Amino acid sequence: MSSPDGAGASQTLAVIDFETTGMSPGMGARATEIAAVLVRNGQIVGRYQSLMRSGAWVPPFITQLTGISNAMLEAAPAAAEVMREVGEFIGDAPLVAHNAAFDRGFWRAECERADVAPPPVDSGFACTLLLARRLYPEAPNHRLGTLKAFHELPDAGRAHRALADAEVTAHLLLRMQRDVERRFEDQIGEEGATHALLLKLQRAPRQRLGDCVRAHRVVCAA
DNA sequence: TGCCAGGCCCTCTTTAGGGCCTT
Repeated sequence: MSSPDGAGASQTLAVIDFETTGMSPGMGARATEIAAVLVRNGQIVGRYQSLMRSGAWVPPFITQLTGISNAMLEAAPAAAEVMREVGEFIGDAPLVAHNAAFDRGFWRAECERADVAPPPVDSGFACTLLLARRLYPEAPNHRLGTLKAFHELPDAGRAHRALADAEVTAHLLLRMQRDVERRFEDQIGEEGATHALLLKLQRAPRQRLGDCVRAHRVVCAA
C-alpha cells in the first residue's frame, strides 16, 4: 500500500505558530515571534522558537497580550535570518497550525520579505481549528485554549507565546490523529491519520467524515 | 478591548449576511 504524500506512520509534521503586531500582513502587521514543533510517531521530536526583529512597532495591547515588548525585539535576530533558520529546521515537513489561514498569511509574507522560498505551503496547510470543528462539535468553542482544557492537554507555558501555543497545537494534533485512527479504525489503513488525510477531513462535511476516510483509502490503494 | 483582515462555516443561503478564530 502507498500513501499519496509518501508518508506513513513515521511522517514528520511541523506545527507552527506566529505572534504578530496585528491581524493582517496586508495591513502592515509583522511577525514578532515564530515557533515550530516537529511531531513524529505520536510525539514531539523537535522544537524551534525565536523572536524576530522586523523594525515594526509593537502596540501596547499586543505587549499585554503576548508579553513581547519593543525592547525585547531590539535584541532579537533579524526577521529574514529567523525565517531562513526556521525554514531549514522545518525542511520539507508539511505544515499544521491552529487557524492556518492566519499563520499562512504571515508565513508567506515573511518568507517573501526574507526572499525565502516557502515550499511547505504548496503541499497544504493543515488546520486544527477546521478539524476541531468537525471532530469535536460538542466543544464549547474551538479556540486553542478551550480545546486545551476540553481535552486536558499538557500545559506548555504562557499562552500567546509562540512556542507554548505551537506545543499545545501539537498536542491537539496528536490527539486528533489518535481520535481519527480510533474512530475510523476499520477504514483508515496502516498509514494512519496522515497530513494528506487531515487536509481532506478539514474540508469534508461534518456528517460525512467516514465517507471521506473511505475515499482517501481508495486513492491510497490505487 | 475590540476594532481592523482573511478565510472559513452555517443558515433565517446561494444575486447574502453574520459568526468564529487568529494577534
